[in-house]
Amino acid sequence: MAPSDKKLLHGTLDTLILKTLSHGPRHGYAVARWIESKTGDAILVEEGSLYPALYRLEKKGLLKSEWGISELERRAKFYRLTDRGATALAEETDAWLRFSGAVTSILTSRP
Amino acid sequence: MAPSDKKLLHGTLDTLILKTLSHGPRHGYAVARWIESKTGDAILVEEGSLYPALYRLEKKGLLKSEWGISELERRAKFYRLTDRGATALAEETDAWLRFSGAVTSILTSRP
DNA sequence: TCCTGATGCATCGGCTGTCTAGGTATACAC
DNA sequence: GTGTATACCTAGACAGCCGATGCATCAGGA
Repeated sequence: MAPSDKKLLHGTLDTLILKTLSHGPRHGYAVARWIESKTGDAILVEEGSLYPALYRLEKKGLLKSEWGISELERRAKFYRLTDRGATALAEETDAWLRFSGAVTSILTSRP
Repeated sequence: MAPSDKKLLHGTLDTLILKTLSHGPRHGYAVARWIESKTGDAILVEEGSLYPALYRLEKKGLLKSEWGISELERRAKFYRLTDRGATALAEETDAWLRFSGAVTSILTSRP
């Protein structure tokens, strides 16, 4: 495998987080692990990307947070989707499908 | 349509340019118009993104440029893919398909 | 006992890519 | 002459991501 086999997020992290939380509230660390496991590590979620994204989304009113206790009895901040977050998720999913479809269609086209 | 219907490139511009040039040499302006027309304007290529990208790719040795005359008899800089550019295109296309597939699979999954 | 690794939060600096906005110049139609 | 399309380029700003680092707790192994 090439040494530059980066797992870039390309601006999709916010949408992926919203989608993850649409399955129910989770704490930040669990969100990252869930995304990675669901993609078979095709996507890596660095903590330096994750926490700013969560903060960003909460600031926009798409998430709400609450301190609680994780499954492993540790202090953790749980996030849940707001109504506005659900709306944003639908819109962004739609935009992603159109965009990625367009890119894939070009990249896989034969001369 | 939402007013914030941005056509973001999400880091795919370099790959799209390489792909465009794999069909044969073109000048910059034509590359942008080709991408836009192929996607039915789902993707917009701003000139402030285009020219820095072309410069970037040439600096990396993935493109070679040469001044010439466009179909409309105007001075234009023509770009062609180098061998390294073709290799990079193959790698980046592969990376894109894996990445976008992973994202799409998450976003379209049902709880 | 000490050390490592996993869990869980957070921030900082720097880089890269994109956009906005401007500029230059030529050709052609009106 | 004036506008429109073609064709190039750059500067400035900003957002998102990454790497590094820091804090704290707990389990398990050497």
